[in-house]
Amino acid sequence: MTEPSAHSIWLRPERAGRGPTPTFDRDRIAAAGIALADADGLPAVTMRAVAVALGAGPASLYRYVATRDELLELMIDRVNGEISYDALGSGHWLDDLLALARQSRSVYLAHPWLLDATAARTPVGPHALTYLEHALAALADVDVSPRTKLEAIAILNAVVSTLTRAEVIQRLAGQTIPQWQQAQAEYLTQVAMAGHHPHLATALTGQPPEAEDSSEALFDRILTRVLTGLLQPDDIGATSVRGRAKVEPGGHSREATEGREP
Amino acid sequence: MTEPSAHSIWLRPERAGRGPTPTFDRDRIAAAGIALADADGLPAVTMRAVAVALGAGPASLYRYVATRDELLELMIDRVNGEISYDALGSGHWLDDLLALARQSRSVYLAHPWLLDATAARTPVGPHALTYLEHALAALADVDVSPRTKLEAIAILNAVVSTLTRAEVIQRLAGQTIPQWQQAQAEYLTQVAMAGHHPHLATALTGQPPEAEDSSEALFDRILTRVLTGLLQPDDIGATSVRGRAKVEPGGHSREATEGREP
DNA sequence: AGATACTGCATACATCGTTCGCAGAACAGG
DNA sequence: CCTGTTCTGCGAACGATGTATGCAGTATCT
Repeated sequence: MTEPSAHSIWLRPERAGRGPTPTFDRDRIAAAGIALADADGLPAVTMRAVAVALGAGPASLYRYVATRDELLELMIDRVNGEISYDALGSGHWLDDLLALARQSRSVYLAHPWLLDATAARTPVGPHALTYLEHALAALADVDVSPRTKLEAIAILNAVVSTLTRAEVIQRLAGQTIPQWQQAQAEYLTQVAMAGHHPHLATALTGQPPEAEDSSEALFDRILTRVLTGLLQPDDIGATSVRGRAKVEPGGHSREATEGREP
Repeated sequence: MTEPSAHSIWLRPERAGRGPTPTFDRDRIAAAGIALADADGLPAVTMRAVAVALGAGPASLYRYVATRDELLELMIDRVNGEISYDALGSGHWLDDLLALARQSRSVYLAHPWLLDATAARTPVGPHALTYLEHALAALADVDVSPRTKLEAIAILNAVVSTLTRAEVIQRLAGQTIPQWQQAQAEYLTQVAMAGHHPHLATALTGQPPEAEDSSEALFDRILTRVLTGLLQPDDIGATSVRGRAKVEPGGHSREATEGREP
């Protein structure tokens, strides 16, 4: 039999104490990759670059990591370790989840490449599981199925990354002037003004730099709405479309025709 | 002056009718790429592979596309063209947005690589703008700021892709047995049972294959909750979070957990 | 007709992830 | 202490990929 699923790096012991003492360890390698990514983005994290950053030969990393993807997983999990759980335990699940989300946002802002790294994969490293554990703990007293809780957390993470991505892009637009974005703006207005997209046009010609809330306030407001909408008791929501509409007991029709004037 | 932002393929005319008649066009190239991606996933879409699929030389594609990323944009926009807007115009914004979301889900399910392709980038092709236009049209009568509408649509898309990704993964788990997933499951239970993650353990040992709703019902239910939560009038939800920088355990139950009845 | 500006394409290059094989270091057992 | 085993670092190389370049030919414009 082969080793039971060495397909995940988290199941493989970091050291099998037989041979010579390794020069590095997973954490140092992850740190080196993170430094490169912080400085020059994800594409700068190549096997050779990380190797020379560590003062090692180009192929030495493969003693610690089976593939580049595993290196990225190491990096992801290490920055997930920057999350603090001190502000939790308020007794209010929403406050706790918001605190978690803010921590997550902080990590994204500190390491923007994390947005791209986690876009395709779902992190499952130890720190990610710790995060998940705390999120579930926050929801311990909420009366929905575990399944619903996991869904809510997954969606929460998706919304956090979406909001933070928008924030990062907007921040980039502030200092540097990426030409592709200039092009996109030009193209967008051009299409919108062509006449076939009236709603888009009005949406874009709205008040752009108006007195907006701070990013944090916006972040909290949206997440609050999403979470309160998501985590209603399990039997609500399937029958009532309008969140604040009174739920008629016995009304099992899924018609979304409530609260509308004929 | 250089050409005004030829950085986006959508700003560049497909043909500048000067030279010989091109053998292909963007749509055929996109179709070839889509066929490859449908069959063998995104990594199978290499410049050479698409070229030989078209019966062309390895470097010929660069007459139509400046980079591989642009080829992906072409593919993304072409599958976005599969969206139908027939079921819209119900007069109920929620129904219309749900119809849009279901269409989006269908496209994701038909072309799972789209999940990876759109994970990092935000599609801005013509069909994506048409989609956005219809989404904004559905929200025309909702009394929130344009900004809020755009946010809601962005989050809607993020949630749709998150849910659909889960669906695709679950579908793959059904037929084939990807070993990395076997490994993940093993690892997850192993960590959960180690004792340090009690909530995770209970969440995982829940009733997995219980009588669940159909995927479509689940999809609709979650999206309904998210959307109704998001698109409350703009003055609600902004004040609820800000009021208390200080969290006290055992304090007032939040208005989110209780119903909205006066 | 000539100039122009495009087309297809073969070739080439740089870079990347990854594999292979070997010399040497640490540990286990006697 | 010695010997075998098992690991380590790593130089070198392989295959694949995205992309640039130059050339021969063709369609359009003046």
